[in-house]
Formats: sequence, C-alpha cells, structure tokens
Amino acid sequence: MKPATLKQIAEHLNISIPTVSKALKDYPDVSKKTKGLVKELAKTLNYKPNTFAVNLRTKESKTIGLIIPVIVHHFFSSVIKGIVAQAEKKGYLVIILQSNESYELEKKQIDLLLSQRVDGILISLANGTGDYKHLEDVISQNKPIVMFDKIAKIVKCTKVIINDRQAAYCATQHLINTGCKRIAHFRGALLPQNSIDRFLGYKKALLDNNLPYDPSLVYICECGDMSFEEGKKNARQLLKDHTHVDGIFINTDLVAIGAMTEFNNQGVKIPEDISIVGFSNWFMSSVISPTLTTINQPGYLMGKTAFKQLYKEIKKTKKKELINHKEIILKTELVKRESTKKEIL
Amino acid sequence: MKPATLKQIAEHLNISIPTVSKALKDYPDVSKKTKGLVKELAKTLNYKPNTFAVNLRTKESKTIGLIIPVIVHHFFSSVIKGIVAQAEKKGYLVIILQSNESYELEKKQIDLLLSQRVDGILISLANGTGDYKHLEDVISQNKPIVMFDKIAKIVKCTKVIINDRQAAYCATQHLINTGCKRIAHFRGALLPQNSIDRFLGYKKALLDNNLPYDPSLVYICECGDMSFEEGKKNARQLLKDHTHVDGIFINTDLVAIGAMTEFNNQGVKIPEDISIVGFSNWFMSSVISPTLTTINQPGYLMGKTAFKQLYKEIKKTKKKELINHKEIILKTELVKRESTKKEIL
DNA sequence: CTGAAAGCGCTTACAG
DNA sequence: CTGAAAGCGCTTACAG
Repeated sequence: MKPATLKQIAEHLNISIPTVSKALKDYPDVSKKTKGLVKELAKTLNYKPNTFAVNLRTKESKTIGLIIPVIVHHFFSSVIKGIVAQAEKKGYLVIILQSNESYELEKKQIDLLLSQRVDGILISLANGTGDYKHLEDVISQNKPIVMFDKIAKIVKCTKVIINDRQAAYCATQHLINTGCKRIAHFRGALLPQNSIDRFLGYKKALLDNNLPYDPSLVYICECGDMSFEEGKKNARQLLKDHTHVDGIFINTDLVAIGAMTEFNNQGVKIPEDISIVGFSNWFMSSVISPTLTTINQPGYLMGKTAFKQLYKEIKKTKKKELINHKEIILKTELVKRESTKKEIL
Repeated sequence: MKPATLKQIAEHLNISIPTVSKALKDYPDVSKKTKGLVKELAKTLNYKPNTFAVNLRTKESKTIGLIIPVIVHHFFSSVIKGIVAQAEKKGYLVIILQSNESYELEKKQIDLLLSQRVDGILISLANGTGDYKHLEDVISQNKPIVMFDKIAKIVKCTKVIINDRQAAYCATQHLINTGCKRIAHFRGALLPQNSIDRFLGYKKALLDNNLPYDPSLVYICECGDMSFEEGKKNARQLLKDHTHVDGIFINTDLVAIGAMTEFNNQGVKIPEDISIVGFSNWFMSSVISPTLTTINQPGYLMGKTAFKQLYKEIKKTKKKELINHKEIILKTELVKRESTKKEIL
C-alpha cells in the first residue's frame, strides 16, 4: 500500500486539491466539516505528504549534513548522538559523512551536501584541511554552517569549542603540582587548531612555572585510526631518547592508553616513574589500569549545542535576517585519577 | 552565489530547457556543439541539479535510513562506519536515527523515514521491540529493509547476522576447556534474538559437557547505556548469591568490563578465581587489565554487507524484480586473552 | 468557505 | 538534432 496523494483524497471526496491541502494543515478558512472528512480519509488512506514535492515548493529539506573525521571514536560518537537527538526534537534529519581526516574527501562531501540541498552543515575539520575554500563556498551560498571541535579560526561562521589552551594548561599544571619536573608532550597533527592550542597551553604552563621548554620532548601523532599504536610507538621512542622524563601530557586519551600499555610492558611504573594526563575522558580511561587522569570534554553537549546554533541560523536565514556568528566555549574539567600522583604544591 | 537552474542556462544560450537537460546528461541525440556550450556554462554558473525536483520526478532519493539502538557503542559505531562508507561509494546518503532501545521511538522513526521517502531502511532492533507491525508496514509498501545484528526471525526480509548460538557455545566451551566447572551467564535483555541465542548456546555447551544447567546462575542485563554499571551490579550480586562459581560467559564486553572492575575491587582474582569471556571484542577489551577473552564480531563488515544487500534490493525493486530474502551469517572467532586460563582439555 | 491558476525545477515521450 | 507538452505532488496568492 503506497502512501496516497492529495489528488486521490480530492477525487474521493469530490473537492479540489488545494482544499485538501489546506484542510490537512488546519487553515482557518476551511470548514470544520471538510476538515473532518479530509483528515479521516487521509488517515485511512495512509496519506503522507510527498517530501520531494514539499521540499521543491518550500525550498527546504529539514535535513542537515554532518561531516566528521572519525565515527568509531568515543568523543565523536558522543557528539553525533547529541546532534542526532537534538535534531530529531526539532524535526530535522541528519545525514552523516565521515571525512576520514582527508581534506579531499571533506571537499567532496561538502559538495555532495550542497547538491543535496541540506538546510545547513555541521562540521569538524579533517586533520588534512589547511585550505578553506570549500567552506567559504558554503557561506557564500548563504547556507548556515557551524564548526565544532576542530575548527578554522579564519572561517567566518559560528564555532562550538572548548578552551583547548586553557585545558592543556590545566593538565600540565596538574603534572607540575604533583612534582613533575621534566614533562613531555605527545601532540596531535600539525594543522588542527585544537592540537596547536593544546601544545601552546602545555608550553605556557611550563614557562609560567619556570620550567624549560624542550622541543625534543614534543612528539607528534596524527590521532587518527592508529592512535593507540602511535601512543605505543611514541612511548617507545621517548624511552630511547630521554631519561628523567617524569610526566607526559598527551593530546588524546587513546594515544595515552597506547603509551600506558607500552610503559606497562616495559616495566615503567605509572605514576611512580612517569605520570600521565590524557585528554577527552574517553569511557575506557576510567576502567583501564591505572585509571587515566584526563580532561573531560563534553561531547554530547557539544553536539547538542552545535545543532541548536545551526537551527537558529537556519531559521534566521529563512527570514532573511542577519546572522551574527558566535564562538561558544564549553567548559572542561580535570578528572584526577591514578595515572598522576597527589598534588604537593 | 546560488546554484543555477536549467532555465537560466537555457535562456543564456537561447535554447530550450529539455535540450539543456539532455546535453548535461550526455544524451546521444544532442549535438556535440550544444553539449560543449551547455557544459561550459553549467560549470561557470555552478549548476547543480535540484535534488528536490529530481527526486520528485524519478521517485527516488538516493538516501537510505538507518535506525540503530545506540550510537556511542564500539560495535554499533563500527557498523555505522561500514554502512556510511559503502553507501558513499554507491552515491547513497545515510540518515541516522538512534532508537535508544525504545520500541516507541523506533516506530516513530520508521514512520519518519517512510514519510521522508528514503529508498531503503537498515535497522538493528531495539531491546523493547516485540511487535513488528511497523516493519511489516515498510515491507508492504514495497520498500526494501535489511535487518542486522538484532533481528526478528519472523519478519520476512534480508538479515545480516552472526551465529550467536554457535559463538556463545564456543565461548562457553572455552571456559569448560580451561577447567571451569560452574559457569554463570550474564545474559542480555529478554526479547532480542541475539541475547536469546547466546543464552541457548551457553546452555547447550553446558549440557553437551554433562555440566548441570542452573537457572540461578543466569543474570539479566539490558545492555543499554548502563551496561558497565549493570556488569558491576551483577558481579556483586553473584558474589553474594553463590560460591564456587569459577567462570562467567557475559553477553557483551562492556558488561564484562564492569564485572571485572567489581571483581578487581573485591579482590577476586581473574582468571585464577573466576574466568571471564565477553562478547563483541570492543577495542578496550584488549587494553584493560587483565585483557578480556572475547568473541570477535565484525562490525564494519556487518555494516558494509548490510548496505550491499540493501543496495541490491533497491535496484531490484526499481526494476520490479522479485526479491528473495537472504540470511547472511558472518564469521566470528574466539579471541583468547588473559581473563581465561590455558585450555587443559 | 472553495477552487482555478501558477509554479517549484526537473525528466521523458513524442512530434517535427 | 531541437523543442513543445505533460506531469511528478505539492503550496500559495488570488478570485469568487
């Protein structure tokens, strides 16, 4: 049984299509009686408005696009959940695309969403993205776009982020407060703003505490699919390169967990020999051994907030109102666990 | 700069709309010269076919719907990744909805996808789903639907699953082979076919090995958002209720990890005092301590396969061909780790 | 209160 | 090789 059309209802009832349309939408200028008849028949015929036709007329699809670097990822999947839940509340559907940290793919996907004519786009940038023309294109088409987590400062749109620099500062300060003197950093890839900011926060905390900043103590990882392995590899390298390192601030929990695994294997004691602070508060950080001290990053809330912002901008755009872009900064906090010692300062 | 329309191109070039349409689609009955002119102008005007209009005409949206119980979930997010990746290859977009293990929500979402007129639906059932009318509705509308992981046997459609009974049997047999004599089971919710099958596999393994089946050793958990907590709670209860239990087969890794955490806290040694086998092979199972013996369940492959099946059925439906439903069973394997002892049998 | 008219942007069968 | 015509299913401004 295929869903019926307005025409079918109109013919059954011997009235016109516009009247059926208006009756179903409770226009005030249709008689109660007609409305009753129409609605009843619509129900028994299983009438559902043809979205294709509705979209064509109204020029909106009640659908948004989401481009995310990785799906199998505790933080990002929390964001997805927040977005999808909030969107559903407002009657919006979400099309999800994974950029796989690739700029090329991301570009194609933006194009795809644009030709799909979604009402708006939510995006967290790929590590590989250093050029923003594809995002400017979206903006120049007057299509709302909101960036979250991995953003580009230079692009003029609303952003939902955390204060990465401050959070990293706080993580590093904690290591210092527990007595660490020689602190390494496993940073993220070179381009993303958040890995830059976390690095800067780390560096500033060192300098503010009169600890020397030593570039050779900074290791890079891409934080993609190989995060865990990268953590292991970096930890192995660190043990080869340096002695006396007594603390590490690591860009992402999964990398931190890789590093911890390597240290465990090599008999390096955490936190006695090396203290570790991660970032993001992945669920597994609370169940590994030792449990991982980390920065809690509110993924679900970030998704929810990003959608809410986008929703507002979609409404405004529809009314031809001007949009003033916001930068919304969500709170983070340090979660102290077993991978760091008690603070003594 | 909004995307142009066929009409605009036609006016610029002083030709008719159908000719522009055909030129862009490389119809053989349009002159090379016209094609060249049209394509060039289309590019400079940033022409993109209006999907709303195309969908209305062709009656397909190149979009599918996906309903999944939980998003923040290692197994399910792997499935999502597989679906999205495969869909993109075939030029399909995926709308994702989370049922939150609720039958009511699932029903609404099916309805939503149907009125959205997606070309097909992919679904893993909510724990609460015991009635299948909403799924029958999809089938009666001649809209392809493929179920995966959490399926209903009775619904006539293609299914992509694993052999849960066999896998559970294998997990339990492993416990027996390592010398366990009194094996408990933390099962999933009552309705889902896979938790029933895993329970049956557990039971059969006991009986085949002449071990008594004791219903009081079977604990239930919903395996939803509270999985970890449920694992802890069940473990606590088990220690109160029974002594001499030396092995547990647990329905899901996350529950198993909760149980292990409780045992660790209470000084119960794994695997010396109690051996544990989980299910699904979540990433974290390989990094916790002790590492968890479990059944590997191929999430990414399951997503990929489910989409491929759906795609075939969409094509067939379009050609009005008959669909013969398949049941595709993916391979699983036991991953032996530290939470169980060496096999002695 | 009801309906005729126009149109959203496209595709396709058909005529010339 | 090109274009006039019809139509997908809806909405909205307007006339009566």
